[in-house]
Amino acid sequence: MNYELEIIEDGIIIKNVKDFELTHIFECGQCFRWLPDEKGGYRGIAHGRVLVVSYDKETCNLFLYGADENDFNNIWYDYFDLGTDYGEVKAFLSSKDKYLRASVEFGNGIRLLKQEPFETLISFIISANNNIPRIRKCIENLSKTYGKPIFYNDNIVGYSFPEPEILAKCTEQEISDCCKAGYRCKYIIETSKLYCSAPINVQTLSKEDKNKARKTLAQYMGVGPKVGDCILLFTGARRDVFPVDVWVAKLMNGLYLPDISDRKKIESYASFYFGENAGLAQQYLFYYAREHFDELLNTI
DNA sequence: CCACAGGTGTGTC
DNA sequence: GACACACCTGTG
Repeated sequence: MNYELEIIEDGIIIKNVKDFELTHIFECGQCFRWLPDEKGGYRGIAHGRVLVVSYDKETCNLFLYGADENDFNNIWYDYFDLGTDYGEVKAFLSSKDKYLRASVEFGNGIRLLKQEPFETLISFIISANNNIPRIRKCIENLSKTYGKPIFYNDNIVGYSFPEPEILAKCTEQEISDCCKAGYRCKYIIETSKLYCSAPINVQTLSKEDKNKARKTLAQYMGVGPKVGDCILLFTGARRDVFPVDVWVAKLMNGLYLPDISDRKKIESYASFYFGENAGLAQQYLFYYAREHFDELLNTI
């Protein structure tokens, strides 16, 4: 897709961006380093940069503060998945059933971010059996201690996510002291070590057999079926996966599979039923369920 | 004090 | 393979 750009003093405007809503994108659970700022936008860190994003619903203008045209072309276009026609995907999913229709309507501005592999890997290892505020804290702590400072006008405005080589050299105690990720600290180090010799190749994961891709990711300590599918989905490697956590299992029980609690069976049913867009279906359903579980179950 | 949070590793059968 | 069971840590 081609977008008209306008360069402004402190950033760039992308014109006519459809199917885009900040809260839907940043609160649907796919990312941990984006927070609302004072002016109604969102501020986040990715690719070693601090970016402030705002969006005008009336004009469909997307504002990226702290980005230039090069960054847009090389980074943010892909990061915000601006090449995908969400109108098309949403029409397909809405036609499936009333639950998807309601969920797509509720989270109509969701976009799947294509996030950096190593950060996504470590972040979702931390997410296991954990709660969101603490996950965010762990990631921030890790970045503050082992990431690089990001400067704006000689002031430090944030810290990049650490490089695998740095984390691989840390002791468990060092990670534990700053990150407070508990027993997951060991996983962080082991996974970082392996990542240095065997990094994630998104291209490869996207092309090979789904189960082979899962097997590759499961080699990293702390990565099981759910975290593995999150990595496939949130790095943009593939969208035909359906990460099943407690919430998704609950909602699938309530809506589609009343008698099945086995997560593997839920996943295989969903990826069959939703096909190549199973991952997006999961996001719409998950977001609706997280915000209004009972309403989703009572959808007429 | 105890349950719980976006599961996973490990040890059994 | 299918199953319990423990597990850091902050919060209610």
